[in-house]
Amino acid sequence: MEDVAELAGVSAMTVSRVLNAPEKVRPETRARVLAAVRELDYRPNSAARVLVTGRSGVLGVVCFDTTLYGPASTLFGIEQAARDSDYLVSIASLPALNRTWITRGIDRLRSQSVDGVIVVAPHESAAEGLRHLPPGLPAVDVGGGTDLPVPVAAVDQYAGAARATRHLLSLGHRTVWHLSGPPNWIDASGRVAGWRSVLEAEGREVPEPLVGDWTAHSGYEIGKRLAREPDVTAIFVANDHMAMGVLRALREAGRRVPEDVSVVGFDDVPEAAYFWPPLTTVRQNFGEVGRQAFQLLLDRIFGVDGEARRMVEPELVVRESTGVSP
Amino acid sequence: MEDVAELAGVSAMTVSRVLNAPEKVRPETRARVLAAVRELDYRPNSAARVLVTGRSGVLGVVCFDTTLYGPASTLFGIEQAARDSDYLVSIASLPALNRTWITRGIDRLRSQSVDGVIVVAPHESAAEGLRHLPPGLPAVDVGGGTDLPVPVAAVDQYAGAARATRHLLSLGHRTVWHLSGPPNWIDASGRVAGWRSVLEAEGREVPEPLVGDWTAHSGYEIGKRLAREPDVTAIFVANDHMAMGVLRALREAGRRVPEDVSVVGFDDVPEAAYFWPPLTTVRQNFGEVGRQAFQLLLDRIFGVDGEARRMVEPELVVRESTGVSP
DNA sequence: GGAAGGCCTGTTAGCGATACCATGAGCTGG
DNA sequence: CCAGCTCATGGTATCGCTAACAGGCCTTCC
Repeated sequence: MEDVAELAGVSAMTVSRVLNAPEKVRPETRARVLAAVRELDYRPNSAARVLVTGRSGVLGVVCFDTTLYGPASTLFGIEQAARDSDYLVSIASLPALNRTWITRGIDRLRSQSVDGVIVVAPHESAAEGLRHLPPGLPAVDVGGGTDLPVPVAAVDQYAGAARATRHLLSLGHRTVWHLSGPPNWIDASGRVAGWRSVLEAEGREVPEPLVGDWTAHSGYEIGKRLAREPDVTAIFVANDHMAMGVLRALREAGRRVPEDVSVVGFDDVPEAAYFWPPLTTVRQNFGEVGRQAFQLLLDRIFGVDGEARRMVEPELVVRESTGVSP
Repeated sequence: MEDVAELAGVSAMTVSRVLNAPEKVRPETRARVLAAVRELDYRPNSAARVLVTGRSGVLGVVCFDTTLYGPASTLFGIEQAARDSDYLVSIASLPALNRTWITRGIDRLRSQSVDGVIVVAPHESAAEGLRHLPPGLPAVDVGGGTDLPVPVAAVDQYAGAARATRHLLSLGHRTVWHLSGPPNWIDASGRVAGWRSVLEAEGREVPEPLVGDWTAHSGYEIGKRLAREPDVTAIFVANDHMAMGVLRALREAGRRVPEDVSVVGFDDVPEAAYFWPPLTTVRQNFGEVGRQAFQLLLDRIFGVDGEARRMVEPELVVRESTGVSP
């Protein structure tokens, strides 16, 4: 920086100002400084800046498994929004979902002076971790449960599940079975609740939900059990991958979809339209959730007390697994 | 830090030593310092440390679309390896794959004083970007092409494609058609080359490869064309998602898999075993690639001149799409 | 018994930037 | 014509840490 200052015939202070508050420098001087900056390919040292300002321009994301479609897409949305605002994203993935690891992940990020943290771990343990947040650290939760001490951005799982369930009932089914995600996952319980509420409101029988682990494998195994029950004519599956396993199990058991059984998934992964049959599902705009989470965090960082909860509406996408289309 | 030193009755220098080179401090003193650290919940300021040491403990990953299964899994592998070595990972995703954006992504990371950079952009433009790397910045490429000026970790696409092709020929097919990924993608061209080499070595006709864009949609559209050709009895598809589209197109055209047409994919996404029929495919261990890339980077950071290329062997996974299993 | 050497700890300086206050030039208005 | 203001710039201290050297004490060995 000293060199740039010398080359431009000004002081280091002026160089700093050109870079941080250009309007406070005479245009002519500014131009000279910028020329020197380019000439020397000068790049400010962020560590020094952090040291004195306390701002790093980096935000941290704590997440569990970024190979899953949902988290990966959310992360991507966060990253895009961050890039547009000149923030950098550091990630801390967790080997397991519990309070200890979440706290450790946050600490790891904090030790790098991140300006804020977004927690993408839609799991009950995240709530515990967030309750014991270091004070003064701006944080936002994605997908989170109720009563969190931080702002939340999420897809309205409850509404999505309700929509899916109503759709199935509207096709004339007596009731709707549910294959849920693992307990303790916020998304999973939200979908169970939405599904149950519709059945209860309509006075239908509420079958005991079956529990999978989000994988196609678990969908297949549980699907085989469901396929044996002639009563089962409509299944709401908590994600598309499990739904894929269910579809295969039904087919192998000789039960036709949608003629004998209707199936609805959740997520709308890009491949869902190419399942066999194409899957009716609930589309979640993960990218939007990520962007909203970033906005919330930005508000917190700058001390704006905006809304504490941003809900993204899911959308029912009807395909052939719940009715024969042309 | 001053406070910790005072509480422990030592100088700041000793506190620093306890944290960075514990063996140079008498155990008794060390214990006193550590107690003080805990008592005050002291956390070293990484910015200050970076400023003086030049090491940040952060590595950067430049990537394109982290919602795709491959890049997401690789990133995950890198992150896990980094965590085990107490590194943090910052990501810079690119809005487009070309030299300008790659350079910009690297610059963005560099401005945060990352210790090194891993580029996960298996695209020709990455090569250009890597050739104009700022000198002195340790860098590693994932999946990269030939003649790169940096170490490379990758799955041996050529070998994988060759294996898939030989497998199809071994089933008695006259030749094998290929649905490739987008040109300019290194993975795509490696798979084309492996496929072509086997056909040529066996003296088979080499059909013009068809070009998709990795999506199930493109697989479906191109699959419809292939389904109309009675000649086509064996298809090697460059990834599993496109293969899914192909399977659906074949089925809709009344061509049975594997009785009429055999299909092989690439990747072995977790759902591949639940496609209809279950997909024979080439498993890539993305996580391992990520770990290897991290190791290579670590070597570069510490000036170890190890191997410049780490190849991970892919594995053919035979399922029903190329033969009826029980 | 005293010089040499090893171990542990402390002192000083500086990493590269910005916050804060000071300064001087130029303008305005009574 | 000068007080009093604004505007552009500069000087200095400081953020929290560690590299490099310095020094005190205790051992070791002739």
